[in-house]
Parts: sequence; C-alpha cells; structure tokens
Amino acid sequence: MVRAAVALFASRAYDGISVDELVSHLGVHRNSLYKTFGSKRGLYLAALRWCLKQEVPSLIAEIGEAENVAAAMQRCLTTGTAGAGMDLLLLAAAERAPVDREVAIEVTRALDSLDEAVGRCRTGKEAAGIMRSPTGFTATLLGLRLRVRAAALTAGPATPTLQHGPHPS
Amino acid sequence: MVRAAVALFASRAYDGISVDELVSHLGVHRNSLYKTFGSKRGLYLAALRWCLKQEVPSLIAEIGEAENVAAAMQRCLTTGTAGAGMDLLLLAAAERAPVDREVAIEVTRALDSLDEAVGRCRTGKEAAGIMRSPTGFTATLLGLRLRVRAAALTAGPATPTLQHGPHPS
DNA sequence: GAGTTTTAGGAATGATTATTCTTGACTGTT
DNA sequence: AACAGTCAAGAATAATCATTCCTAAAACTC
Repeated sequence: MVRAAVALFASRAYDGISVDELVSHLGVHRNSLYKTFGSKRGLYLAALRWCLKQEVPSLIAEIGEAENVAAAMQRCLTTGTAGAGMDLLLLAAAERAPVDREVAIEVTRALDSLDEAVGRCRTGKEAAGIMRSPTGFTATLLGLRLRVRAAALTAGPATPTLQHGPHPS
Repeated sequence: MVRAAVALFASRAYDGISVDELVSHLGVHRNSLYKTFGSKRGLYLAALRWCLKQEVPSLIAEIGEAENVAAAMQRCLTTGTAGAGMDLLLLAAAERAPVDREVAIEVTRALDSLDEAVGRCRTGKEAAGIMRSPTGFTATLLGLRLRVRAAALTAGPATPTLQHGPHPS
C-alpha cells in the first residue's frame, strides 16, 4: 500500500494528489487511511520515509560496486526502483522541503547519507573536476533525473526511462 | 508586477499559491489579473517566460566570463537574481513540466540553451571528469540549488543564501 | 461640466479540497 | 442463535479554490 502511495506522490506535486485519488488507486478506503496515518500528510511522510529507507541503501550499494564515478552515476540512474524512489525524493526536495520541516529533515538526511557514501567510496576522489565535494555527485544525480522528468512531456509519452544520460556510449 | 509573481511562484509550488495571495502581494487586483492574463496559469506562464528570457542570458554571460568550470558554477549560483529565477526554473522543471506541456517546452528550451552555452564556452571541455556532456553542468547547477532550498528549513531561517557551494575555499 | 468608457473592489458561484459522521454489513464469542 | 465490536462505503461538512459578476468610483472625451 505504501508502495502505491510512493508511486502516486512521485508522479505529481503533493497538492496535485487528492485523497480521492489516493483511496481509489490504493485499494484501501478512506476510513482506514485516516485510522492508520491520521492525515494525508501522515501518509505522505510514511511513504517518504519508507521509500528513503529502502532507496538510499540501494543507491549506496550501487555506488560502492561501481568502478568509477561515471559508472556509479549510470548505475544510480538506471537501478530498478530508482524511478519512483528518486522522483519522490526529487519532488520532496523541490516543493515539500521548503514548506515542511519534517520533510526537509528527512530529505537532507538522505542526501547527506549519499554524500557520505560517495566520499567513502574508492571512486570518491576521482570526482576532481567540477565536483570538489561529494555533494556535487548527489547534486548531479538529482539534476539529471530532474531533466529527464522535465523533458518527458515534450517528445510524446513514448520516451524510454532514460535519454539524457551522462555518456551516450 | 510580473517580477513579484516570479518571486511568489519561485517560493512555493504552483498549487500552493492562491489567487488571493497573488492579488494581495502583487498590488494589482483580481479583475485586472484575469483581464490581462486570462487565468492563473496564464500569469504563471508569463512569469516563467519573462523570468527565463532574462535569466538564461544572464547565466550564459556568467559562464562565458568565468575562467574555469568551477568558477562558472560559482558565478551562476551567486549571481544577483539567480535566487528567484533559478528557483522558479527548478520548481517548474520538478512539478509543472511533468503535467503542463507548455511549461515542459519552456523549461527544456532554457536548459538546452544553457547546455549549448556551456559547450561553446572555452571552459566547456574542462568538464571531462564526470560530466562528459554540457548537460552535466546544468544538472549539477540545478541539483546544488535544489539542495540549498531543501536544507533551508532545517537550520532555522537565518541561513544565508548559499551554504553548500561546490568549493568552500 | 455632462456623458461614456474603463477600472477598482468585493461579493457571489460552483467546483474541489481534506476530514468526519452515519449507516449497514461482517466477525468473533458464548 | 444472539450480541459486541470492527470495518467498509459513502454521505455530509466546512473550508478553500479559481473564476465571474455587479456596483460604484474615476478618468477621459467633447
């Protein structure tokens, strides 16, 4: 159930998802939603936390197994659940974190974990060009995913998952 | 007037800004808003287009005058109106572009212009490490600004404009 | 200075929102 | 079989949303 909520909250902005849409797509019905999570925001926070708890270690593992920074980026952008997970992180950072302190805390904690993983990784010091800190890796990751999402509507809905990858070869 | 709309739309998500808030912060009153722009979305598009038309050349100029890629990044992140302008671009890309095709077209055009400027710049080929295409520069730029915004609420409102710059020295 | 057109200001409107309440069906216990 | 409690399903509620309409004031023309 939370997984379906993650997919919905990752697709559009928080205010663009109505409770009616949640209960119809989640199978669960209105009363249980409020009984279990208290409010729409409660469900959102639960979805965000569940998503980050499983997404951040997954991304860290991908980074650790990559042989260089470019490969790590590629892995992060193409790993299985990265689509919905990273989109939710992206939306949370862009539109909820500035107005919801708990979301901000959750988001910064996740991003800091990623930074630390990049710094610990043996490929961390390879990022010497423009990204002098591991923050740059995380920022580039989010920025690339952002561009893919932003361009999705311009070329028809038949666009595959990734098109603007960092290295086409 | 459009400038004030840019500042508002850059601060929160599109659905989080009500028309009441717009007319009270813009000085102009409801009737003229609908007479001039037709709808809330019309005003949003006008604000986005006005903002991009003046922001993108400004960023391109900053990139062109920088002596290396790191300096270009620093310039882009600290230039005068970059705050509101880049925040609006960021929010438009994250939450409006996936659901509004005209916004998507506007955003991708702006980002592609930035890419082209980076590629033409004499410092473009310096980005050899992880960003093998100029797209990486733009992505990192957006990602860094995204992190600053996301972390703004975690450490109290007294945080200065930039804290997570790419190189603290 | 009178008449006409525009403009401001705010009160309706109708739709949609998140949340709660009521009603009816189902389950477990004795 | 009878009763207590849980749960689903949707109707009601109160607020807010974007948008339109109406009335009065102001500005411009002649």
